[in-house]
Amino acid sequence: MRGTRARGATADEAKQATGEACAAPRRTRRRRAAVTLNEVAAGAGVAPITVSRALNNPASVSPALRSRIEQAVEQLGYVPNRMAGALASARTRVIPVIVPSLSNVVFVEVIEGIQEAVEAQGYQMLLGSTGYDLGHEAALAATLLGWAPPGMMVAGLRHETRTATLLRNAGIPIVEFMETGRAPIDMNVGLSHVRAGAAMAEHLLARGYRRIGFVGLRMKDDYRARQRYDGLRRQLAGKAAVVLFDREGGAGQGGGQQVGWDALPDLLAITPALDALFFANDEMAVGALLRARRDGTDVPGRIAIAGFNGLPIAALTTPTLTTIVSPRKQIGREAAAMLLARIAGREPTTRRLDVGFTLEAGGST
Amino acid sequence: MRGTRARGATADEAKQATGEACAAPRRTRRRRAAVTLNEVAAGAGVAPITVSRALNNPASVSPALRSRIEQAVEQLGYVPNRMAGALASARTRVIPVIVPSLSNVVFVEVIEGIQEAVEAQGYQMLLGSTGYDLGHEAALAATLLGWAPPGMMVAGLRHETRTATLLRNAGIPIVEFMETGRAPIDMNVGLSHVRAGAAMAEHLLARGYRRIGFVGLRMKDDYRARQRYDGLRRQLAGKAAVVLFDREGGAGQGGGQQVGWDALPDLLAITPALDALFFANDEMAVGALLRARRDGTDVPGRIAIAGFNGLPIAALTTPTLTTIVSPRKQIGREAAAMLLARIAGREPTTRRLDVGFTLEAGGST
DNA sequence: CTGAAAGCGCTTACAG
DNA sequence: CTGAAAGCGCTTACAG
Repeated sequence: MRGTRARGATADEAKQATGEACAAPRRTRRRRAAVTLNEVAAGAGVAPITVSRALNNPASVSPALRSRIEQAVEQLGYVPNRMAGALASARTRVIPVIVPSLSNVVFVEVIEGIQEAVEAQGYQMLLGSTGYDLGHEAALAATLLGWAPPGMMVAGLRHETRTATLLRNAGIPIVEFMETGRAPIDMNVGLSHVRAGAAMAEHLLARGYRRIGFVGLRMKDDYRARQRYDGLRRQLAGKAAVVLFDREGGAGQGGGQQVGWDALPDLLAITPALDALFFANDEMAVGALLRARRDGTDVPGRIAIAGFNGLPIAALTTPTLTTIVSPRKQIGREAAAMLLARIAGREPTTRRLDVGFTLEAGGST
Repeated sequence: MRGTRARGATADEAKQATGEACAAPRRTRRRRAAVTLNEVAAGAGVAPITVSRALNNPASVSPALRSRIEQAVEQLGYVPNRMAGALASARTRVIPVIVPSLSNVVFVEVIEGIQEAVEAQGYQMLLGSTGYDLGHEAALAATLLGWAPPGMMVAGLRHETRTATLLRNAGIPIVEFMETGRAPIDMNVGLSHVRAGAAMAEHLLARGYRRIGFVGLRMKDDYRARQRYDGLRRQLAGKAAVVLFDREGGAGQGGGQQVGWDALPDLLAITPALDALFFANDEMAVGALLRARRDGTDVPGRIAIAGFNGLPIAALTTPTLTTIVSPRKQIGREAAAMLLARIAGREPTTRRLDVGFTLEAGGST
């Protein structure tokens, strides 16, 4: 019933929009912002559904109508209303991605991998950043689900219970990316940060270091750094002394460098017996390396320095920085591939992928 | 008419969803994905519109009903469908932001500034990256406008004609951020890259350099770097020799460092008379500085090195790097503030803001 | 290949 | 403070 009435009204409107004289008062509730599909249909002299088909599945419309419709679209400057389409079809081409921070290059690289893969399939990425706050993460997940996405990606395997419940009950494929370890909500791509820490322990032991410090930045928030520390500590148990330093400060892009710069002389003064420092990330390690360079501190003679992530700059310092390379862009691409497969109704090769890591031994250890 | 029918149907559905026995066959077209506002209304024993009010403007509903509704929302796990809300109200809380790249920390910092400001007002940022391709930018702008956003932000003042037309005709506030210079579509926040280049010219002249090279990376795409070069060249005219080097490669995060690292020995070998190099950004300059350190090249004795952006690492190298600091986070915040003011129907203090820059003279020149 | 009808899940505008 | 009606701009499901 409403269909009939509504169509009558919109047909009139379409005539107005396409320029036909019409003195009937407008019945719309508010200002008309944009050209609609009905107006295009009127312009092309076809039914709205035909315009819809011509746009979404051109092959299903005869060439003659198709070209008339394309012309009307062009002439009227029609831009489809995504909200209406999404509401009617119960489908969106938007994939939300939740990360803890954009200040950390690591997440940005994963995001780039995701974006490339997702855009190639005609999807759009909706980015949310939690600021390492799991409460904020929960709120963000709820809001983003309101966009009825076909799938969702979230960094990490640790969430508040309500977040996990919400995502599990959303009935869409979910990928948790960054680390492996515990059971995922649905799918998982990442690497074992515990094993990465253990690998660094083995490396430092092999090079003869026995009094080792781990330097973290706001470890309370960064549980992946805690996992690396755990791996280091367990692997060194009984073979070398380990001490944890948890530093503050250094917000924003490149902030970690300043923290490493400040930390080096502090730690050497307080615990002069240290012979090696494993920094939670390369930024901090590079900051320490630059500080050693300025102060004339011998690396690795006085103190060995290692980092984590495998940023390009690790290969450019003197000495080069020992680090663990994580395949970040690959994580993004694989995570997106898994999700897109499931969205398309296919089963991905695997639902849990460990992308591994590589220890690059440099001159700094 | 339709309203009556539809409401009859949905009332039945609501009863089913809330658990009342009902054998009538479902009339819906497809699977029911989520709890709807109608179901919450039925659960709380009120009209749907009252639920809508309780959610969007709690003060307009009596405390008694409000708490009954809140309880129903909680119990049913209701998540509002943003698409339906947006379609009905012709308003979205999503603000699209278009940048050329996420690999460049500079854009990421601007984005962070935007996100903070925008989230504080209850808006969500929808991020699009063009890969420095203005054709892609046009497509992205069109798609994003389909979400009927209340405003939009785009990096840069240069776009294809169709992009500018599309944005101008969208009837929403637009902020172009990053550089100042030409007339904006609507509002503009940034700094003059031409003047920044000229400022560096003055600095290098004052320090006695007379044979100066500008090193860019894919200058064809990076017109802001070209503006800095133009400013440098014009300011040096008649006072010093200038030469432009346009390098390739170095994609992705930190890629610029490798380019600077590779460039330094090349340039010194080919044009040994050079006495100063102004790199298009700090990443490249740091790469060159690290190369000089490894090769034992004296900076600034043999060659002076300067960068642009004012990244934190510029203060940590030995010697410290001369650079131009751009207030990136401020650009993001100011741009967002302007846009939000206009969205709220207020007039911002100004529609065109030059945030300026600061030249930090370091030991590298 | 084309179309008339119905509906997606909300909010606006009008009443009371 | 609360509600019945109508509509936002599309797509699905059913016909022909």
